[in-house]
Parts: sequence; C-alpha cells; structure tokens
Amino acid sequence: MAQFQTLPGFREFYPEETARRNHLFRLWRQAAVAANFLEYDGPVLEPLELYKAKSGEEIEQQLFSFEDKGGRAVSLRPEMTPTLCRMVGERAGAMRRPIKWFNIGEHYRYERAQKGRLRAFFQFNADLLGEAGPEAEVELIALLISCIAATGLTERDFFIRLSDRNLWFFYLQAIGYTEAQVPDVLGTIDRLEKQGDDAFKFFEEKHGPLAPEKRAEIASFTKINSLAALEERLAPVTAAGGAAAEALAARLADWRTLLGGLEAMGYGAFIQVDLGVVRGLAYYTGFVFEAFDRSGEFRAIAGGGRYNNLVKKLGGPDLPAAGFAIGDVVITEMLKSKNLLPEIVSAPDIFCIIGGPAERKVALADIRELRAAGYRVEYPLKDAGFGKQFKQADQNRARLAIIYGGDELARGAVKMKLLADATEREIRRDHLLQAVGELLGKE
RNA sequence: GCGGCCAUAGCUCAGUUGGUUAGAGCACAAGAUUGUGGAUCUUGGGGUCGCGGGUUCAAAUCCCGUUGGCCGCCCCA
Repeated sequence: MAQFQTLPGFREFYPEETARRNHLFRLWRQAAVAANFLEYDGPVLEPLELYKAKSGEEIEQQLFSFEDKGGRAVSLRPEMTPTLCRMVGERAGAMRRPIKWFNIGEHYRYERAQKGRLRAFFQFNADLLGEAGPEAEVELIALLISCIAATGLTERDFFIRLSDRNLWFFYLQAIGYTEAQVPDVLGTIDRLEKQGDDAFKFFEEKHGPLAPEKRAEIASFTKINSLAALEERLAPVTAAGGAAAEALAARLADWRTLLGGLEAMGYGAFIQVDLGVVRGLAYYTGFVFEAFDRSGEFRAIAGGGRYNNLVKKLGGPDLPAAGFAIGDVVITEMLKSKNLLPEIVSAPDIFCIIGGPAERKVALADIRELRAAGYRVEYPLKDAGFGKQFKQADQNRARLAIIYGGDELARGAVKMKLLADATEREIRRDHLLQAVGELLGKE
C-alpha cells in the first residue's frame, strides 16, 4: 500500500475534497466574472527561459524544470504572470483597454513543503493591463477582497496590507539616496520585520555604514500606517520643491485616489496602510499589497502589485500592468480553522427501488429518460430486498425514491416517495417526468 | 539546502520491562429483514506495524539507514 507514495508537496483530492475545491473555485470565478474579468488559460509547461527572463538564473533551483525528449529546456509553470504577459503582449495592439483577465490553475514550485506551502498548488490570478493609474489597483484590490470575503471571511478575519515601492523610491531620493542605493534600502526594509536592526547590514555591506539617525529615519517610515500620517510625514519634503518632491506630491494624489476608491466601494475596513511591505523579488514597480489573516497565524493569503516593466521585458510592448494571486492552500487552512469549510452534499435527486429482474428492465428505461431530463439518478446495481434498497436511498441522501414494484407496474404505474417526510403516492408511468418535476421542483 | 519531532487497518488511536496468531472505536460489507428508511444486534473483509538493514532464541517495541509527514530556518515570484 505504501509502496507508491505521493511525491512530496503533492496532494490527492478525494471526491469530498474535490467538491470543496471546486466550490472555492466557483466563488472566485463568480467574483471575477461579476467584476467583468475574462477567464483565460495557458500551458502548464513552458520554456525554462521564460521564467529565467523574468526572475533571473537563480530561479531555476526553485522550478520543476527538466529537458524534454526534444532537448528543450522546459519547466512546469511556477506562476501565471509570465504566460499572461506573453499572451497579452502578442495581441496587445488589438485589445480594448483595460484588459481584465483571470485564471485558476495549478502551479508547481520545487521548494521544501511546509505549512501553507506545497509543491503543487492552485492559484487564482487576476491582472489588469493597459491602465497606469491607481484606478487599476482599486479594481484589483476590490476583486481580491471580494474573492476572500466570498468564502465567509470578514474584515475581522483578514486585511490587506498596502504599500508602495514608488513612494519609497521618490521618498528615498528626496532625502538623498542615489538610484543605485534605493533597491538595497528596499531589500533592507523587506528584512526589517524579521531581522530587526540586523537588516541594515544588507545595505551597509554594499554602501557603507548608516548613521543611527539615518537608520531611524527609514525604520520610522516603515511604521507609517495611515494616509494622514503619510501626508504629515511628507509635508516638509514636498514643500522643499525639486523633481523628487513633485513626484512625491503626485504620488500622494494617487494614494488618495486608491484609498478613496476602496472606501467608496465599502472596503475601507479591510485596508491597512503599511509601508513596511515592499515584497520580495524586485519587479514590482508601484503599489504592492498582501492579504493576511488578522491573527498572524498563517502565511500570506494573497499577494500582488504593479509590474509596469514586465510585459516589455518579456518581449511585448510597453504596457502598464498590475495583478495579484490567491493560493488555495493558506485560505483552505484558514477556513478549516474557522470552521468555514462548507459541508458539500453530493446526493442524487432520485433513487430507484427495483423489485426484481423484470421490473429492472422498466426501471432502466425510465432512468435513461430521467437522466436525459437532467435529474441525478441512482439505483442498486444488484437485486436486493426493499428494506435494503430504502436504506441505500437514505445513505445516498436522495430526495425522492421511485419504486418499481410488480403490482404497480401491472397497473402501468410506479410509486413515488419523498424520503424527507415519507409521503408516498402512485403515479402513472406516462406522467413520470411531469410528476417528478412537480415533486422536486423544476430544474 | 539546514535543524527538531513523528510514522500501527480507509480514519482516530491503544499495544505493558522485547515474548504465541497485532487490537478498539468509527467507516465499509453481509445477515437478522423475500414490498418500505440514517437505529439496534450478530457476523465478516481489511495490516509487509512506512521501507531496508542490524542486534536478539524472539522486534510494532532496541540500533542504523532511508522515504514520507508535521514544525522551524533559508527562500517565498
């Protein structure tokens, strides 16, 4: 039995789990369609180069990559974004803006499996391309929140941490950091939460020591947690004038648009300004956001941001873009811990109870009709006593039993019994579909 | 890639200082019940004790290795 185990980090989905997964996907799909995002799909296997081009050579050790029989270097997809960028890039010239697309698919990463992180997982991806303004982020973050809220989680359970790599960029330049230093300051900030003061070594190893007041200046900026605090902090900087100050002032206007839009949609309670978030790999170019549970018990539920350079980098036109992904693993763990996993009943509408071999022939003919009419119909494959068959009908949680007994059939009739209240009536077989429709309600 | 804990039936778990043929509950199946129900009772199927090696007269139990799981570090697109 244990001779063949599943590969590490891969899951099997038994029917109950598959039903739950499909339910989650259905909620996500409904939310995306309601926001008029279009569903697309792409290959599971891609040229290895596609991912190296996006993320660099080092990414290969985290990929399910191999050489195919034609000698091509290939990889299972670790994410959807490069495929999306290629697809949109190919036809961007012919596409109406904004481009709003989503996908639900399985992704593969060769990493050590842990709580909330597996080697094969499903992701909901949504992206909005062709709009550079913060109105795009309003759409995306609104969709993100509605996708998570559709599962039953509320603003008491999760929130969105919102930050902005552009703001950091303009701010750091305004207070004197060079363009070359900025990425390493951002790298430091990303480490600050976990490593504390040690995080500054990341910057200092390349650019020399930072005075304590410089450290404090950065650290305190990561603590900004509201638009008001941000405006207050930046007031003296923007007042000083210059290119960086002007860029900062324009960026503050974007912030007002974004937060105002989300507020107007009623999502204000979900948003937490948190400039300590800059997100790992550095292709994000503007707003970045992550969804977390409020208890802090789980990994990030979802993450995303703006990536204006990526479509061009992957060979397409210069197209502004932003997007996010929600994984299935963390949110499922969270729903489980909060008892929000739905009990999905998978039951037939009708269970046929069959008297014997002669009655079976009649029943089989009707079963075909009922199934063709869209009913979900089950029956015992082997002859058995009536008591046993009713038991099976119960265990199947069927709503209606149709009884094929010799006496009734001799009269050209069958009996129907609603299992819930045990009411029984005899129906002429030539009125079968009509009677079933009345008893079960029209499909 | 590194470290800690764990692995007995489909599931949850017992299994004494190493000692005959490894158990329970749930689940599954058959019967009680040959035309009427999720109950009850009886019975049954199901195990390479993760896998491989070692110690021993004797290993689920002790030792080594290995695979897998969980947890943490690195990473997290």
